[in-house]
Amino acid sequence: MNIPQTEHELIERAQNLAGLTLGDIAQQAGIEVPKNLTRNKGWIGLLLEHVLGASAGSRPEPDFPNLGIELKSLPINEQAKPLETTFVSVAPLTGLVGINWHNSYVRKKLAKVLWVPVISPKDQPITQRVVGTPFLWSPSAEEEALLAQDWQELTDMIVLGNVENIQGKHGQVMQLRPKAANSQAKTQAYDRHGKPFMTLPRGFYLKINFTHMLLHKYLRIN
DNA sequence: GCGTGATCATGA
DNA sequence: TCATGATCACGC
Repeated sequence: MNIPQTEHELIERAQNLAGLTLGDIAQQAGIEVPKNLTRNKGWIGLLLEHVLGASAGSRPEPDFPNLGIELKSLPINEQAKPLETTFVSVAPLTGLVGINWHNSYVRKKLAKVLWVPVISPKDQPITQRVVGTPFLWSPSAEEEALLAQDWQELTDMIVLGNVENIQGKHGQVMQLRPKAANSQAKTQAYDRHGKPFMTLPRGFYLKINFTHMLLHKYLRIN
């Protein structure tokens, strides 16, 4: 699919997916649907990227660079509750001098997001899952304050050399969790004495309560 | 290993 | 039951 030239074109394209099953969409795109996502965890996101015309690749930039828009698929149940946390970005564990919320990568990444809910009951075949109503979101002042607060708490811990003490329970709406091939993966960080050491790579994730709140706000449901 | 796309699966 | 910690695939 070609790249959408305007925000309107992208939204329109996304809205045209609403109500379609992933089977329909994949068939139109000539893409084979996996039986399950165990070995294809990012498949739905990649399918949506493809049909919406996101520029492919794993470069650290928005999915639609010309529009400054990030695409996120969001698995939900029939009551429109998110079923999973939402990965935002890898967390820098070094080079944090001079970084604050305002110039942070998380803020940039979440500045403008096209959310595409996918009704994804675990017991339902991938082909029969249905795309919900997509919506374009930018953080409100209140939402940004929540994100900023969590980002600051987590980043403070990293800077102070406490990254290994961070657990998923930290943060009200955003958390820091492993983001790696497996638990043996290593990346550099600093300990409490400022000495480098190797630790598990982490990523920022939006908690379910946050994305649930966004769904309520934009879809006026429940 | 890093960054993209995430969901799996088990312990509490 | 469900959130946390673990894991899967791919390009480079």
